[in-house]
Amino acid sequence: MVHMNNRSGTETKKRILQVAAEVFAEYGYAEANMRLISRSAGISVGGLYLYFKDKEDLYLTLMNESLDYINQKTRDALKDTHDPIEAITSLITLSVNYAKTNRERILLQGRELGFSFGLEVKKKFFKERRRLIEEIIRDGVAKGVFRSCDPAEKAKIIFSLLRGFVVSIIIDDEALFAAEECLDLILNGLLK
Amino acid sequence: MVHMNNRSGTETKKRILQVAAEVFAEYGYAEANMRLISRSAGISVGGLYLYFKDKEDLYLTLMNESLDYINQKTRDALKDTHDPIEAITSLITLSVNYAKTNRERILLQGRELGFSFGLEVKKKFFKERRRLIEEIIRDGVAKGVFRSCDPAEKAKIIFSLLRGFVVSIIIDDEALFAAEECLDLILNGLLK
DNA sequence: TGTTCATATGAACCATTGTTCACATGAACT
DNA sequence: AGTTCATGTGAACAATGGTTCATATGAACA
Repeated sequence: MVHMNNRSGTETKKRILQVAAEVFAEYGYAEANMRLISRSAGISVGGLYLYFKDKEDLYLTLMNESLDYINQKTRDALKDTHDPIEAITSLITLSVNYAKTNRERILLQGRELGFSFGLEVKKKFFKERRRLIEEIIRDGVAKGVFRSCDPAEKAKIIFSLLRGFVVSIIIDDEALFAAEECLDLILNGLLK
Repeated sequence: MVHMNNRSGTETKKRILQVAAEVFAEYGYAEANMRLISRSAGISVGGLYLYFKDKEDLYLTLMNESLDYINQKTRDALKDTHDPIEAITSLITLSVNYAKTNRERILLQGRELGFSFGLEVKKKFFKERRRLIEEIIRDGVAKGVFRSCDPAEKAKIIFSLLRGFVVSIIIDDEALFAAEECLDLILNGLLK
């Protein structure tokens, strides 16, 4: 069942990416092996290397794809939002919902934490998300909606909260919380 | 048997554990190999297997040791604290400081997230920590210090916050926050 | 029809690694 | 002295896995 033209090539590449995402998500990078990926994609091992330089290349392609996707979604969600409360609500809700409904993508980038390669790309992504939160808080303070505070520091905390949520998706469902409860805590605090 | 080299034996075991903690922390479980551990401990590969059944046994011994240690520290810190604000302050401060000053131990248990073995032990540990936070909040609500809320849900959120902090220790120093700022957010929220 | 080349194959290569085992050592005890 | 046994050695085994390469196929085109 082999077609030998360009069309077939890109189709195959897509199939490989799709299957690889599943395998990496289930086994993690180290445990995933090229034979399994090739078999699942209905291609030979050697065939993989026609489309990707090596295992690392395959993984990084997937990860960049994921990060781009969520960046785009976030931009869309916050596009016309100028109210700080609404903005922070959108961001938290979007993040929580994305993580819940895209477990595979989350596993892909979060399964192994201490990766050497790919870490820089991820870090840049994280930094951008912190900056986004910081802007919202800074705006809220400027508009007199939020208390006066250090936006950068508070942004790190809210970012950590979402980071923790993502980890819970990976290893510990029981610790997952609802977006509304989270917003209530962030906005109002525990005190009476 | 009270035979001679008993002394030497326990010393060696201690040395192996110490070195293994470093190696696992640096390379993660999958990437760490028994030859490196043995070499660093100044013992032969075969020697390792006199003290530990296998690689997994060695790793689990270390992890249990770590979890026991932090459990003990937490109990000590909260022993005579009956004021909810003081309690939550102690817990957050302790968690943040422990993570900062025991990076190696954090790496040990957090480097690879999706482990099959060891996951149950960790989950039990996490559950206990959530329960601890929940109790503090419940107490705070009962005493009229905290607003009326769902303590279990709010506990998950604070737990996630600390979980995120731990991840930042592992991969992303820039996202680390100060305990006081964190407490300020948890207690007072962002709103004016 | 014959040539070309993108696409595809999978056995083989090579390095790595957890684990075992036959064997060594030396202190304690008889 | 000799025996015992905890402690220690490292070559060898077996399994795994990333990568390469000689080889094949067939669609497109001359």
